[in-house]
Amino acid sequence: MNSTAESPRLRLEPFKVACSSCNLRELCLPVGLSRENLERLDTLVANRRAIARGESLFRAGETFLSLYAVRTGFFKTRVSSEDGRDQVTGFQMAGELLGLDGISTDNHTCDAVALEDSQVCVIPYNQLEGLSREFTELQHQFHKIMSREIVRDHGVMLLLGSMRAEERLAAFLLNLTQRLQARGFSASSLILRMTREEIGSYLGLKLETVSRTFSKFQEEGILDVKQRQIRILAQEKLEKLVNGTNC
Amino acid sequence: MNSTAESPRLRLEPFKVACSSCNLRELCLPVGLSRENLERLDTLVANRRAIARGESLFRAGETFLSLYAVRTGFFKTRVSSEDGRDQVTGFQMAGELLGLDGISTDNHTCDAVALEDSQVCVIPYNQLEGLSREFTELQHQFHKIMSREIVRDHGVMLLLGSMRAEERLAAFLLNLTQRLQARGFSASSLILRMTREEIGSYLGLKLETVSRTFSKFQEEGILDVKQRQIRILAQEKLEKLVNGTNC
DNA sequence: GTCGCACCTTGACTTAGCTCAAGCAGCGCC
DNA sequence: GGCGCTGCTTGAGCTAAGTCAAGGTGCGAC
Repeated sequence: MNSTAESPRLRLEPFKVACSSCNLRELCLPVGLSRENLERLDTLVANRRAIARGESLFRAGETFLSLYAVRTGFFKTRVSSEDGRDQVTGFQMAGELLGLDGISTDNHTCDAVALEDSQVCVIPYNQLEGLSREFTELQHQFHKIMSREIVRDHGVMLLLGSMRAEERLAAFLLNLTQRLQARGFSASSLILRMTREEIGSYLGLKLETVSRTFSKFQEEGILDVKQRQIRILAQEKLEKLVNGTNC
Repeated sequence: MNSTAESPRLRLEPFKVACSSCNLRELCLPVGLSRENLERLDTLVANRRAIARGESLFRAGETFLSLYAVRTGFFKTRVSSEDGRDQVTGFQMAGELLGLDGISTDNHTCDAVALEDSQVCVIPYNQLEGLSREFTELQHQFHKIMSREIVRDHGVMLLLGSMRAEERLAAFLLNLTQRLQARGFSASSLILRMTREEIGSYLGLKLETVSRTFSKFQEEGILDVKQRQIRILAQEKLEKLVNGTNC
């Protein structure tokens, strides 16, 4: 959990990292890169940064210089409207990229906040552009990652635009477990890193509705909910909720 | 309106186009390109395709090969869930790119449907990758366009997740007029290209709610609504609706 | 240990937007 | 010129989710 407590060095000076020896390389930017090109990527992605729980990695309005790959930990991204309403736009875990929104205007347009003590790899954007002009696989993988974010966003729009509360929460849980499973975690048991309010913001619901829906799932034997510890008892029922024409 | 009726040739064989002489070049992919590089882009973007109103340019599941730039006309993009619910994810007008979602899996993930008779420029994706490895400005502009789409999607999430019906419709109208204005059209008068149902799908509302909200705006003297012809009488009130903490 | 705080749950009531239904408007077509 | 169709408007009643409020739970700090 609290990795900075175990290695306080992290806070003081960033240390060297290498994509080529990273166990996330099959999920992250380096997908599809040859051994040789991986080593060239190492020269670019040379620093890590530690972000304590509750701190932000970047904020809307700041100058955009780098992308960040989550190494360990968990983030949320959040956009705000002029009048202070805000909307959680995503939750990012190990191997996922942060900061793509900044390319459009050379300024970040959202806040990225660590939900637990976390580390990110710093990817200087202009260097990434340079290197991806040199080898196709990196360029292609980078484009895929951006495109995947667009596809994900469209999925969230579908959820926000047309699903009921139960369907939204079911979709959210299935999405989380699927991503956790891809990282070697259990498909049926998870610890939520975010509050009910943050889940609600992401799903377009109030925290009370999120809480009630968790309780309902528990009553129906779909979940075992103990605060943020969730066990999925009937995955098929969640899937049916998301797919089925149950109106 | 009906350009294919005026030039039936369009349907039969695509004809040559040139970015370098296109009046949309300051809004579209070529932004920032030098004269010389513009001419190289011409060799890539060599075909147009005409799409009749109601027809689709591509559909979810089809193999992704090209991006498309809207030359004339108007499109909607739409994602569908397994159970047939669908969600309009955007409306695209001249100079805007279609198909970015396809890069992630080499398959299109949404449908793009023409809302009026339209023409698009075909941009073969692998050639675009090739050319953008050769010149920085093209690469950079392409990345900006993808990033802008992500930022736009986040804005729609904010709208869907936290705004009331009136605020959603106000934001929608302001966004449309802003984009039309950038293309030389009036900022206060527009003809909607989509039905109430399509607007509703985009905004996460039912068509009746969209209709009622139009009527309400008319009663309040904010709009003059005659079917799809809209005149904005009090832009500042729309802006206030979108920004103001009016809860 | 217990105090304080942030987070979560649950109940009672309200409401924005949905559903269902009826009728109207515009327009292409024979 | 009337027919049929698609899209739009409006009304009446319903309901999912929001609001407000009260209490419970777990955990870190002193």
